[in-house]
Amino acid sequence: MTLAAESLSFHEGDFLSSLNSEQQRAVIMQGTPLLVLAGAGTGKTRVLTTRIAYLLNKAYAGPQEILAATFSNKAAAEMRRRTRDLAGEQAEFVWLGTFHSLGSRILRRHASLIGYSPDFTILNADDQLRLIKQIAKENKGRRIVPSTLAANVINRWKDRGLTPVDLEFAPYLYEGYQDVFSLYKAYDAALHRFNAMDFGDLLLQTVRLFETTASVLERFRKQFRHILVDEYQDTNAVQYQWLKLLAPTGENLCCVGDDDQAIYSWRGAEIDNILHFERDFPHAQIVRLEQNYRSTAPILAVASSLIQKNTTRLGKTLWTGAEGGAPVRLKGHGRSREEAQFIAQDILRLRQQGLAFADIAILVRASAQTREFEEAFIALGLPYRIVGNIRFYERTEIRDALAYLRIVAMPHDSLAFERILNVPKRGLGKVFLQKLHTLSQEQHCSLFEAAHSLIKETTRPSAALQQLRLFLDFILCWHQKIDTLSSADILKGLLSASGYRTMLQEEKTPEAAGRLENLDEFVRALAEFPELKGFLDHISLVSESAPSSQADMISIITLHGAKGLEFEAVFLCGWEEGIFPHPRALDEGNIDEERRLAYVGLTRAKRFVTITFARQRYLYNQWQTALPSRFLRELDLSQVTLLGGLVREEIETTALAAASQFHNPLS
DNA sequence: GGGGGTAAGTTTTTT
DNA sequence: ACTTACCCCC
Repeated sequence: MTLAAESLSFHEGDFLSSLNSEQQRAVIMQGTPLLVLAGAGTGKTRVLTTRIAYLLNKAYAGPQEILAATFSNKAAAEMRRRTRDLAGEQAEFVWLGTFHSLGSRILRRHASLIGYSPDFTILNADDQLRLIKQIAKENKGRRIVPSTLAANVINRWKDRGLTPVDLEFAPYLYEGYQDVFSLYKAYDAALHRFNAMDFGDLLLQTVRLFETTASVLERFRKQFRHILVDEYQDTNAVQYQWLKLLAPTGENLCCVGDDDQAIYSWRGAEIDNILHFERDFPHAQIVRLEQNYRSTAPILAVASSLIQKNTTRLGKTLWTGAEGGAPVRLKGHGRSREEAQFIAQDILRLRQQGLAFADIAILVRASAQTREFEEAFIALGLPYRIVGNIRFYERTEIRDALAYLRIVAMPHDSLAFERILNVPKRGLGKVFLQKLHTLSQEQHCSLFEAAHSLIKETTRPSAALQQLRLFLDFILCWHQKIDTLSSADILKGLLSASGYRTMLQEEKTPEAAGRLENLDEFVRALAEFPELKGFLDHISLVSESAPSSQADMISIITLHGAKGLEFEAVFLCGWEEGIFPHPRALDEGNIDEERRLAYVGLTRAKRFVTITFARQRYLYNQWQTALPSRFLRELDLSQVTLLGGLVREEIETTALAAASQFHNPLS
């Protein structure tokens, strides 16, 4: 045995021996489609990263032959970091990223094969909505559909892999949405005209590429000897097609997920992907990770009792080797303000037990619920943060600044052009813009080119044209500087020279001051990316939250936002009919998904769970009488302490009343 | 082109 | 109640 082999096997034993036997199976098993059902807190990321390291160390695959897809950039970064810890530098070369970033990487290479040029721009949700609105305006005459609704419907079609051509041949698929369908066609044409792809396209067009170009597909099939997928329960139909094309038999496919944590059906995720894995990939093996390393036994018992009420699930039961643990607590309140005050006081108590604020989270169903907690916390001087509030890169001023950067880096980026043409005011308003649009459509060119030809054609320049000429000169002037100046300097210069900064300074409102601060923050952030194009590429696929301080603060967060996180103590509030389960979800027949949401919430806690509800809640414009959530009735109450005079009957009877009220046409 | 008034909606959110 | 978006009029 050589020295290298010896050290290799030592290393391998090292990182395998710290796994439990099921985790080891999930790491080692090969040659068969593999589904790892990883319950909450069972070491899912650990299995994924160890599996990659194992494949590399055993030389089953080179780094470039491994494809690992995640959902969020955060998850991808975490996985990259931990893989590097296990496997060293070679981890850098693994094709690891979000589905979207992997898609864009593939498309940048082969875009010309499907009628795009490789420097296509990527539209975020904001750009997309603007474009759709604008097209809706041009196509008016038909019944007006709210653009947000239209964008939503179009995105769902894209999630399902349906191009306008597909829909054309299957009219039943757009039944009731004729207007949106015609808008979709126009939108799709516009995307091609602008050489732009929206987020959905990054997946959809990759699938199109694979389907239309056998040689490319063949190449990638050969290259990716191992494919790993994180959060498989959240994949949509296109992502499934994508995987099925790359791994038709699934022999080299390892999907990790938890059907009990599927909470994103409303944005196109198909829980059936995970439920039908065995049917989709014959001879599949399923490994269940059920040993939980996060929560106490009572918390797991309560979570299990609830999720068992779901009928369509693959089924698994979390257990823990750890003994003891406080019971889950349940507390009812009169008015919702009391609920917030109780939680605030209870946090003070937890502090005395040695918990930090950062160990504590309030989990809400909808962000509207956060306000009363803010008030209660401010009153007591408790530090808190609202997680995932407004994202930094979605703020108006940041989007504007980005548009300036984009138009200077890529003058033909028409959406950036349009966004800032009249910001600050240059007397080039909507009428003028309409003219440019018409021209760009006629000549199949960008707005920038349209603006150029408009200037050339006109002999007697109006005031508007004068302004336009200045604007174009401005763009070209800065365009020439992008290779010589740092991106931070470019942004600084752009904001001053364009008059954007002056515009905000003259506003003299507290808001405008905040925006100026945000812009300064943005300039500082940009210093990390000396080269402008590199930054723009990075930013198009990332939506970072506002730079959050590391300070010790209580987290107030939605149940959706909490997925993947863990806290010592968790408060689950607003467990009332009308709040949770949410009525809209009930309308859509999604009670099971609401229940999974409750399950996600419960399993975030390591040691303490407190569930609360209020009998009176101020909602919209008035005090509303609320009944305890039907989910309370589904909990294993033997593991629950009822606080403050709350009796079992109240939960049982009112929850029953709630359920019957909902189905009773007389009430 | 811009400002003001009205109407409508108000779950969850990543890429 | 409150925000936000859109439309119309100045």
